[in-house]
Amino acid sequence: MIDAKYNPTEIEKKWYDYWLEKGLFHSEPDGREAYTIVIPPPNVTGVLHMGHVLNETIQDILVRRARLEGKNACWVPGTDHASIATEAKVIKRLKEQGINKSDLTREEFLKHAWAWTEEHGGIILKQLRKLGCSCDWDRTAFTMDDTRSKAVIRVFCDLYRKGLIYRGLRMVNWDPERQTALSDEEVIYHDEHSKFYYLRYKLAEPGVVNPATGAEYAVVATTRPETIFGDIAVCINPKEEKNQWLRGKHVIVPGVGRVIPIIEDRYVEIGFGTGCLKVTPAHDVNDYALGQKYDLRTIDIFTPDAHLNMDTVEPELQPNVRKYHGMDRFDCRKQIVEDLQALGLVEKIEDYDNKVGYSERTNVPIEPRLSLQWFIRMQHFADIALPPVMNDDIVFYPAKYKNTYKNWLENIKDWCISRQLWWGHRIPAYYDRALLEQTGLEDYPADKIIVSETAPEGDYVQDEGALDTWFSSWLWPVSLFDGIDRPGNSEISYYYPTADLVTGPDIIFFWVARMIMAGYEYTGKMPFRHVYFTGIVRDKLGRKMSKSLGNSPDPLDLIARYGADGVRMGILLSAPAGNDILYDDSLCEQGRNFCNKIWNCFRLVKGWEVSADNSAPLSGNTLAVSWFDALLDRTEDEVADLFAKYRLSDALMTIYKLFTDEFSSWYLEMIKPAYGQPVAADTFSATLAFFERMLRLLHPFMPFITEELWQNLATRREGESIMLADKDGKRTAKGRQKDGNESCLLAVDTLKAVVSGVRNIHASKNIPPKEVLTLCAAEGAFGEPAAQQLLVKLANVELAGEAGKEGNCATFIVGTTEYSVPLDRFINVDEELRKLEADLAHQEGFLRGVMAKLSNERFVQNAKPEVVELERKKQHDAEARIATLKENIAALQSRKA
RNA sequence: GGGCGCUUAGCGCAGCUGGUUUAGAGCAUCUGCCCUACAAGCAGAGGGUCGGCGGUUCGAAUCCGUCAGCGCCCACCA
Repeated sequence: MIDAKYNPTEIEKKWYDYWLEKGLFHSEPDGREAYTIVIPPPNVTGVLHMGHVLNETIQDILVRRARLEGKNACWVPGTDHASIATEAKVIKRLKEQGINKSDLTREEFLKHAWAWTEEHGGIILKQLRKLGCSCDWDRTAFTMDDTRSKAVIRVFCDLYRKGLIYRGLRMVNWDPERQTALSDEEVIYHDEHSKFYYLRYKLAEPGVVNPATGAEYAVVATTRPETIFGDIAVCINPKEEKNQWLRGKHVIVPGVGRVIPIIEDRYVEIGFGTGCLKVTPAHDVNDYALGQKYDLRTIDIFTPDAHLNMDTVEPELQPNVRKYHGMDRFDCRKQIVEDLQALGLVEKIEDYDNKVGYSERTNVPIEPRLSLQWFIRMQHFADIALPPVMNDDIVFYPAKYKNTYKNWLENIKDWCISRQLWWGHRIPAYYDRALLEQTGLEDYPADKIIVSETAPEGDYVQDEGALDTWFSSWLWPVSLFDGIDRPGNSEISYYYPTADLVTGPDIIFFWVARMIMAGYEYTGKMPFRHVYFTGIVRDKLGRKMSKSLGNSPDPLDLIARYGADGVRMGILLSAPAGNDILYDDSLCEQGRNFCNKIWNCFRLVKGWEVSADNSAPLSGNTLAVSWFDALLDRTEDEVADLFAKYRLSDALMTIYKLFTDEFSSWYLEMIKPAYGQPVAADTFSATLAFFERMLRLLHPFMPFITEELWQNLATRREGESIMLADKDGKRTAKGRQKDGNESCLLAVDTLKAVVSGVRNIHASKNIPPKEVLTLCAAEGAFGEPAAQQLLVKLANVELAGEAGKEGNCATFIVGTTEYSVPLDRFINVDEELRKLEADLAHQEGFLRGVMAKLSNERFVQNAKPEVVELERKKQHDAEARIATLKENIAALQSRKA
């Protein structure tokens, strides 16, 4: 006896092991059409969260669907070394052991990092198996494994040779926590309530006063008073009237004593603040630009960890500035404001809202910092990556992200790819040791740098920097098939371009755009044909899931509670592409319930005794079978169409409704044999075939339960699986008989409406379900004998002609046909009249709407003929129904009298 | 400051190349049922003048304009 409830845990393990053991996920190039997905590699030390569940479920659905369609499906898994995040974790662990990173050599540190990677790496890939992901595990890759590393270094050298990579001293986003440069994309801006400090810069020239106020100082407004140590000028707009008196003068940096010139530039916005802008070229991007323009020197006042460094500030000016040495930038801000206030050099302090950039990884405010870094010239890449997306060679779902993409590419800036980290691909640039000692890094001549895949002979020093993680990620679809090192090899030629990329819109610039660039640069082809952008998983209150809020459920726990299939359905149900999904456990519950439903359908069908003789099935069964066959045809087409549009939630919902409503509630009830009776063999085998087709439809979404039931539906050979294509191609061989389909679909639609009408009477009159009612209608209203048979069975009625209408009747109309159920005992005439009158009012209102159109000459003239025709039909139908209703009302009223 | 998107039943959504019986499913809600597949279920019901206003049209949830609210992306106003 099969359990009344579906127990997923054991079944999931059983089939996943089976799939692995039979090598069913493994792909090798062959004659079939390839279908490839490369996984967005999760952080090697990461753990599965709800975002992954959404993402990986979608990919698995696409891969399994392709596999069922007979394509050679290959889903390549792997992990990302996540240089900054992983390095941070390793440093943290070392610290707990009492070891400072600075005490280690690069080699020692890397040993620890690899140990950590071995220890925690790949946990997430194991977790994906619990979800049912059908990755080709034999192909598991890592962004720092040999093949991928080689590709990265080769690409770096190649781009350097092409002049697309250069080294330069630039203002970059500096993360003081991790002490590394970041790319622009790694900076996240937050609105902040901060302060605007108005500082007094005394005039160096004696006797010069502000003609308007008589003050002997200029007022400069800043949000960052701690940077005054680096002030090198004050800039005014030459057109600003009120600051004319400052032209050509000099001011004294408050508390510092440095005398700096007033310079003039149109960059300063007239009317904003005081019109006086302090210029600190070492610590602000705009100031740096001004510094370049006017050839100002730079004074870097911060150490790499953003503490004050007074060694660079001329000590002879104000010996007391030494007290700020070593102070944290924010502590210093407080202190300097206090000190300046004491000196009477603060005019006022205002509240001010501005934006502050934070490091994406460490969540520490970014410090703009002048430093020597490696960059990629991006204009070339923007030029090759924009057209294919704009003209839909690569299709984005949803398409709105094309705009975002375009906007970014049209305003592209060079990509800072070097990081002051050890965990990652070391930059393959070498400096002659002797020369380097002479010149220092900054002044080392560019033409003496050797960029090479292998270390040059002689006494050379390798660049200390590592590459941005995304510099390896952008090669992923190519490097996974070794397409950088061995272009045109049999694998890359077969699997590339990949079919679909599934990822979040948050990494459209980090990753998607750059993969398109690298793809075209290194293969001449797109890396993928379609990009499916998922939404962000939020909790049901719309908050982003996060550890600190504690609103992120553990997917493994959910799988234990609802089953992997249940969780997959739950996460997918409300996840249309690009929309955020508001996750709630109840969604998984619905998934679990659906599994249970399928399970019980199976129990029912498998529990039937099959008629031994070849007795003909009941005519009702024959109708049921041809109806459901037609419905299944139609649904399969619909689902195919939805897949083509990447509307996976809708596809699943369509199958869900087919299974619960049409199959369980209608079809099975139609053919269900009476208690203790066998089912006809023909009907039974047709039903098993339907079951199989539905399991196949559903398999991409719910792989485990469908495999389990498919295996039990018939005797299967060892190694067979539902996940493989149906080699016999039953469905296509059978062909579609659309003509016959329409008529039986219509017949059953009517049947269902009549059954519902009767059930409605049963329910609304509180008639016990077992009571058999009499259903009266005009001749022909009950359809063919087959339909009548089903009507009797499903509605629990006996059929009678018009003549059967006796006494008070409950009535309903289907189409234009009236059906009556004589119900003297149960009828409340007044109530019935009210109901009929309400219906009449509704129909008359409807008719008025129709007539308004039809009596409008311009409608009849301008509208398409078929539209007019339809309105005429509406008119006739409504008139017929109104006539029927009026008759019934009159009859009831006369009875009442 | 630019750009994009959203606003349809209690909730999250579909419909939007204008016309398909005066707006659709799912979940939730309400009513009645433990009828030997399933109470993680069955049957039935209620619920929206499609954000406001204006326009185009014979006809608008669907096209245009405008206002309001929400969200996302980009941007060097200190």
